[in-house]
Amino acid sequence: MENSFLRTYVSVDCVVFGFDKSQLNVLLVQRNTSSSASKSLKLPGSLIYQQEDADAGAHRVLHELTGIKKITLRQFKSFTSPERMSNKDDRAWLEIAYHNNKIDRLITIAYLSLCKINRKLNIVSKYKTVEWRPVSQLPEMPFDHNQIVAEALSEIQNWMEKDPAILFKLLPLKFTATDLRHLYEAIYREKQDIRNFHKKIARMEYIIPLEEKQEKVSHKAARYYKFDRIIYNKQKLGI
Amino acid sequence: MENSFLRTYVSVDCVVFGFDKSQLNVLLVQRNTSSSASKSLKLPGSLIYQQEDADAGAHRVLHELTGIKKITLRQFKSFTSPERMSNKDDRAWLEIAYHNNKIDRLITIAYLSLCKINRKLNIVSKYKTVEWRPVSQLPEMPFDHNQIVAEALSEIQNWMEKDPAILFKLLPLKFTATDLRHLYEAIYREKQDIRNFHKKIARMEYIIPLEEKQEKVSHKAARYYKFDRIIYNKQKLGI
DNA sequence: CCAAAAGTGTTAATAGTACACCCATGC
DNA sequence: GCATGGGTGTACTATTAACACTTTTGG
Repeated sequence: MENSFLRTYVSVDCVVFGFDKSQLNVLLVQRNTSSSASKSLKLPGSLIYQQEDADAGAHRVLHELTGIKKITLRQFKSFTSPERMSNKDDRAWLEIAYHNNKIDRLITIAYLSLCKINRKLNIVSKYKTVEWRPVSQLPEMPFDHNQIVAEALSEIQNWMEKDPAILFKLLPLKFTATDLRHLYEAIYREKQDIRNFHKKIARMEYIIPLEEKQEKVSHKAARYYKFDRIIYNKQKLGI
Repeated sequence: MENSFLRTYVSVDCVVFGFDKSQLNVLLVQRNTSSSASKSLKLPGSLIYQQEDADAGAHRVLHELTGIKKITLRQFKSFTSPERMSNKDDRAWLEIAYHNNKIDRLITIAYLSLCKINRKLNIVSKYKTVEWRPVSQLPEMPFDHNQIVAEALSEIQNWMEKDPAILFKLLPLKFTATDLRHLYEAIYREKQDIRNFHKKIARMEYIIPLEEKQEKVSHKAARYYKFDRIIYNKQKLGI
């Protein structure tokens, strides 16, 4: 083997989005560092096992965190720069975390996933905490995790165009038109006209208006809607 | 290091499309096998070097093949299944090609690229030949290269929606409306209405009709068009 | 004159965009 | 009764889709 060829470790890192009122949030974990220090929050991830592929690794990481077995996820990019582990603290943490003498190089395959934000999460033993952070107020994270989140934010738009149903992974079973609109606005980062948005919802036959309305709000009560996957799948096949 | 974590090699493989009359073609290389044997054609690729990232590796591979230094490319997916090197011949070839005793696992990062099909190509020393094959008549290839091409074919549609200018990387400097339409049809795998397509071209201000026409054709001579990148870039920024 | 491919226009349906006022509720 | 957010309609524009005949050229 020529020395100039790369021999390395491969990890998966997961950008899990949640949605709360009007903002996208990312699920971060606190790594166990001896140093009380900075950059203790990071994306959940793991080296991948010998016998699994990257998809399986990402499923494993997310299953541990959320308890969901068949969570929706999407591989979106590999991050391979030799510079991504240039930080000394990051390298030191890696060696401890993985009981390894030395890792020459680490590339990661980044995944995007979605989770209802008030879902109860497991605190996986290897992390101190698991917490949601709004995308507008992310801490400085180790490796290139900030860049990974930034690219995930643009990737989620592509995903939505391919499969609008993913929106409803971020909303409760019953949601108002305003909830849905705020989610659109968060993903596309631009205001939507309220009236036009109602028309758009009306055109989507898989968004079913319910009789149920908000209660105990100090203004006109908003109607609830639900997502109907059966109608959605029929339409998708129909095209 | 726990044994269950993956330690592996990382390669890049490039799906280079070319366009000829009415079909997409893929650039394949012939690997040097001692066995005269089957599956000698494969995607051009390489393990990546220690000091380069995957993008740089893909650029290197494509520069060697095409001579183009700043070739347009797009990372589109990683292929990581442990099964992808399950074939014994493939493993044997790897060990020879890379003077390596044993490769436990090999993942690859797949790239998409585009090249005018009549461009003169280098025969890189490590390959016997370099040749274009229509996507409809691909040979059985080693590893998961057939699957990689299949996914590249669907990815090129996404790319085009993001950046229609890539079409013109596949056409000569001067092309007819019919050339362009056939390219669309090859990428989207569906016929385009001729009249509607002319209207579409007319709306795109960066496709400039020329005075020049076909010569010596035994039917009405078609007008040539050219792509104007300056207008294209202006429009793209303008939105 | 004929074969072969180029080129051209209209209509209808749909989707997008811009825009301002009244409605229901709790306090 | 007032503050708060919910909900509605119209007119204009752009885009898409369906569809058939005439033109030019070489042989």
